[in-house]
Order: sequence, then structure tokens, then C-alpha cells
Amino acid sequence: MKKNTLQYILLGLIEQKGMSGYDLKEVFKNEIGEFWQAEHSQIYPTLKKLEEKGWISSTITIVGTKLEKKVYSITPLGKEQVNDWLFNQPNELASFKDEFILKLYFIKENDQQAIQDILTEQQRLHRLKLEHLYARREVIFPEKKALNGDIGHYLILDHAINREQCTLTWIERTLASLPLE
Amino acid sequence: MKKNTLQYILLGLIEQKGMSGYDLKEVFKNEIGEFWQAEHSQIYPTLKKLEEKGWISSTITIVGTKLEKKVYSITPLGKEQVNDWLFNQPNELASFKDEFILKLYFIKENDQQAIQDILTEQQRLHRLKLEHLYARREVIFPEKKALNGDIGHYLILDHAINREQCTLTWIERTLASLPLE
DNA sequence: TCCAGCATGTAACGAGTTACATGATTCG
DNA sequence: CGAATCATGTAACTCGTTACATGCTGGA
Repeated sequence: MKKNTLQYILLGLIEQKGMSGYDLKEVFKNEIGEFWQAEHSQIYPTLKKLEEKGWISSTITIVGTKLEKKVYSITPLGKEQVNDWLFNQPNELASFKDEFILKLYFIKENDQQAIQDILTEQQRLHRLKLEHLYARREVIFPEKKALNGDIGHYLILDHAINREQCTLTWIERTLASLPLE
Repeated sequence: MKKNTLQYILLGLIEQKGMSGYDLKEVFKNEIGEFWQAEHSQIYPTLKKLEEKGWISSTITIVGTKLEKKVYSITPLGKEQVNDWLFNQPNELASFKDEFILKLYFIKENDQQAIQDILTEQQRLHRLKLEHLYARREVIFPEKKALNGDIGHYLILDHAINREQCTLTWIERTLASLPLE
């Protein structure tokens, strides 16, 4: 019954490399944000609980002369827990919530112009996102293939790009089929 | 700042046709569940609040001899609110959470067998889902095109099918590229 | 010196899930 | 007559977001 996926993600990230709460937030922003997000207000309390359970431990590092940075590292118990999550716990399919398609559902045939407008706007948003993803891939993986230890990062980007391309293709196909009915 | 998307979805559904909380739950299960879900424990209190705001009104219908069924219908104020949501409020891109790709990210290059296992399992799940969607389309839209007033339903099914096909294609492509690195 | 960014936390609230609780109806 | 389904609600909890709150660092 217990889920709490975020704690396992934090644990997995810390296992790769000792990190602070702030560092973790950056990873969400730069690497895995396409498939999971968390605010720092959720990250810090979760780290606290993980330390209480003995899955991670922390040491204070001083930045500059005063600023305290709490760097976490994984414990043997923590490693067991990540492995259990990775290999023993089934991952159910992601449950999506997308209000865009619901708006289409509600507008229906009585307003073709509105359908077209909403599809076009969604197309614009997905194009922007896709361009942004292409640009990032260009910077990080100029060879268009994974490097040394960054296969995970490459797969996530590739998966996100694939998702956007497919969504755009569907929107274009649907636009082309207008007027419906 | 205020969002509460669920209330607009309930409102939109009730606008199409007077419905009870139970009926609404069935629509989530049968029509729009691929892109939004809600339990009855969330639906009933939301309906109550909508009635308090005067966006919907209810009448009691008797089923059999005793069972009370509360059928809601939309008010003029409610219609205004749906329209405002549909046409004036921007719909941001859906934010996805998918632990499957994160597991791939964490496993990385050190265990090719595990990567293959997890991809194959995910492939199995998406194939099942896709077959299920095909079967439903066959039953509801045997002509493979939208009918009379069911364009919204058709678009949702079509979008869900497209999503599953694309995900499967990506999984197959990634499996074919193994071993990585 | 000022400002963006580094760094960490808590509080309040809203959204969503699971469990608890009850009773009627319909069909085999 | 029994089981699945129809029908409605509340309680307790977890998850997630926004806002509040504070202070340091590094570079222009």
C-alpha cells in the first residue's frame, strides 16, 4: 500500500552522488523534470525523514565562510531500499491528467473554430517544448548518442522528445481532419 | 491562482446531460479516464460545493421504490463558468509523472539485463492497454470514425491510442538498441 | 554595492487516495 | 436468496503547491 515514490527517487539520486537538497532540486530542473517534479518544500522534509529512517546520512560542508550545505550520502540500508524499489516493486502505468483533450471533448462539434483554435494553441506549446528539448540535446549530446555515464539522462531526453513528436503528429493529423463530422 | 479543474470537468459533463454523482463516476471509468480520473469520494463533495455556489442544481429521483438518486443539472451561472474555463483560461501542458523511465535512469549501464527486463515488462503493459483500447474502439466506433454526437469521445480514444502506439514504438526502438554504450 | 542565485527550512492549504459506513436494486 | 452493482456520503490520511521566512555568496 505504501508508495511514496519521491523518497526512492531522492535515494536513487543520492546513491549516484552525494548531494544536498538544493542539488537535488537542480537535478529535477535539469535532468528528470520531464517525468517527475518536486518543489524544495517537499524535498527537504522528505530528506529529513529518510535520515531519521537511517537510509541516508548527512555531513555539513561550509560554502564560503559561513553558508552551511548539508550533503547527504546513502547508507547500506538505503541501498537495499533502492534496489528493492528498482527490482521488486511493480511500476504501474503512469496516470495522466490532461485538461487540453478534455476541453476538446466538451467543445465538440458545435464550434469548429474553437476546436481549431485550441488545437493550434496546443500545437504552439508543444512545438516550443520540442525545440527546447532539441536544443538541450544538442548541447548535452552533440553526437546524438549517449556518452560514458549519461545513458540514463540520454534515455530520458530521448523519451521526452519522442513524446512531444508523437503528440505534435497527432495534433497535426487532427487539424488536417477538420472540419469534423 | 485558483485551479480546481475537477469542478469544471464535472460541470462540463453535467452540461451535456443531467447526471448523478454515480453517473459521473461511470463517465470517468468509460470515457475520459485515459486523461482524468476521480474517485467518488472526491466527486460527491465537489458536487456539493458546486450546488452551494449555484453552478448546478439537483432534483431527487426515486429508483425502484426507495433508492434516492440525486440528479444534477447546470444553471445559467454554471454555463458561464464552463465557457470561461473552455475559452478564457489557458491550459498549461500536462505535467507527467512516470516512475518507469526513472527506474531506467537509475539502473543505467551497469545492468543490461535489468534494463531489458524492465523495458520488456513495460512493453507488455502497454501492449495490453493498447489492445484494450482497440477493442473498445471496435465496439464503440466500428466504422473507425466519429458518429453523430460522439466526436469528443472519439478524439479521446484516438489520442489515447496514439499515445500508446508511440510509447510502444519508443520501447521497441530502445530495446533494439541494446546493449547500450 | 546590488542582485541573481545559493542554501535551508516551515506553514497553510488544496488535491487526491484509501478506508469506513450504509442501504437499495436487479438479475440469475 | 445471494452477489454484483447501484447509490451516497464521511473520515483520515498522503501528496503536492504556494506562500512565508531567513540568511549567505559570487560576480558585475
